[in-house]
Amino acid sequence: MAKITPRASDYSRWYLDIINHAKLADYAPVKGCMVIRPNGYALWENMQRVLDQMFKDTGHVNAYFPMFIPESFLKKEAEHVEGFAPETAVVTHGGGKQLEEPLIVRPTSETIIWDMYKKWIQSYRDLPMLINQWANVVRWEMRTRLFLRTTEFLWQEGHTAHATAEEAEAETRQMLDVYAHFAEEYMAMPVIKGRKSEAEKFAGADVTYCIEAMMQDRKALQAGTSHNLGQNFAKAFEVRFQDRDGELKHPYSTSWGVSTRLIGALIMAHSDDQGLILPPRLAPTQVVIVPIARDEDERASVLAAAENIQQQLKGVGVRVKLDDDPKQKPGWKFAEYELLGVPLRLELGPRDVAGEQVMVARRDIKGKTALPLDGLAESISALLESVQQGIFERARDFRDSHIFEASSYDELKTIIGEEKGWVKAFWSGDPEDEARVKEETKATIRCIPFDQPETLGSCIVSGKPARYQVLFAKAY
RNA sequence: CGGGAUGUAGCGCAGUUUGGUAGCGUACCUCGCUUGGGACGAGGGGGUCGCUGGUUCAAAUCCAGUCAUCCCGACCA
Repeated sequence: MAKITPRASDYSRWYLDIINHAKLADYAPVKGCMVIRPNGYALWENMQRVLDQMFKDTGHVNAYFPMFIPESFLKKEAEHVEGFAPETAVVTHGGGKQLEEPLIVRPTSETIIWDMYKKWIQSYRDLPMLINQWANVVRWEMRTRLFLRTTEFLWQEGHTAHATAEEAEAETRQMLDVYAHFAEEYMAMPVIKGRKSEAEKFAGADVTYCIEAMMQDRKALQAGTSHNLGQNFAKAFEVRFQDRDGELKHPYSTSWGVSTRLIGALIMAHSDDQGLILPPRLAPTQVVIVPIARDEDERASVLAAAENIQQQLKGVGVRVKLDDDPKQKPGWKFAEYELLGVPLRLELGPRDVAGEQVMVARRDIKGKTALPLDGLAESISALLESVQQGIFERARDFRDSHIFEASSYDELKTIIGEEKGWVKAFWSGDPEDEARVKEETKATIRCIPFDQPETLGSCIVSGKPARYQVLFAKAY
């Protein structure tokens, strides 16, 4: 079995080796595109299932809009077209004939959805409109990386319309909270909630909120975004509703999304040189049972005990796999399931059966311990929670110990230059100061955290009075 | 899209300088023996050497073009 490139020696190769060895994805014949393999797709399905329920619990419904968008639609919102035009794929022919109007393959669906909202929204009684769609989108990127940035990717995009600015703002913040909750409680990935600077926000939005996570190479990854679009799209698509007071008004809108990029985030947040490490709440297989036997008699009794355990665990809702493949030896299976990131491995041999116990190995920490078969379902459930907590805390401690408060621009340059981590510092709010940091250090303002100190100092770049404390970092 | 590197069996690589008809490890198949951290022995199958064209009696090897991937930049979720 080929070895995974150590994370410390080449982070990029480590990341790609994990994807390759864990069979999460493969390169497609088309530049920048990937095939999400069953192991990767199972992860996505689990993410989808959890998020979809969260969306429904907050009142949203699913729909599906076409992937082809008339070129003219994109042009209706000035900033939006400016942001997306360079990275769109355009269909010019269909059925062997040139099309009268080229079709854009959606990079995002604001325009086609708002064209429909125009038909569906007439009265305040039609609001709020709370629609989500699960879809693929295409953005013609120059440089791609599996999961993190591919030409085509899968995501969900929520598009809502509201009667008031306050409602739209509340929705935008609510969905950011949903994403943060999902990232932390399910992906076990700590995130910082904040607002994007004008330079970093979504093209067409008034305000963009985001959650930012730190990867193990200390770079930042935007894991989810939620936009308050104001009345921009309503105006561009001439959508109006008659309010209670009889006045015609433009509704306020939001959009929010997370993508298969989250799979990349999950890999980079937790995994090690042995392979993937998956949080139990999202792991397609939470527990694997590896039976050990030397002859047929032993095998019969061990398998019977293993099946018993499997049934017990299934009974309490644990996703458990019994690997009774006689062609592979236990040692091989140990290594294999570590590579696949299965949170808990149970080793069951004749000695264990005799002693009414099972050996359990956690994926997140070294070592094995014996657990009595009596009450196993409860102890395994507790252990899964413990792994979930353990990897979250490890990621949080890692992040917290790699965020540095810098008080001088030189200090910022050193921290960023030596790739020590993120820099927390004061910023004037002036785009010129922000641009200078990006120009000179390659670091960008990842977000203006919601969490702001009581008092602000002076801008780390210009020395002007600061408006915010922000996070600077190199980003994916 | 610029600079650098790499494309040879599923995976990891050698062979390219100096052209002579392709090899190693691993994985795979068969049999035996094995099973508590990626066992061992014997036998076996698998590659139009990224692709296209050119030079040559002869090309993995030389030349041109092209595609893809990785790293570093510019652009982005």
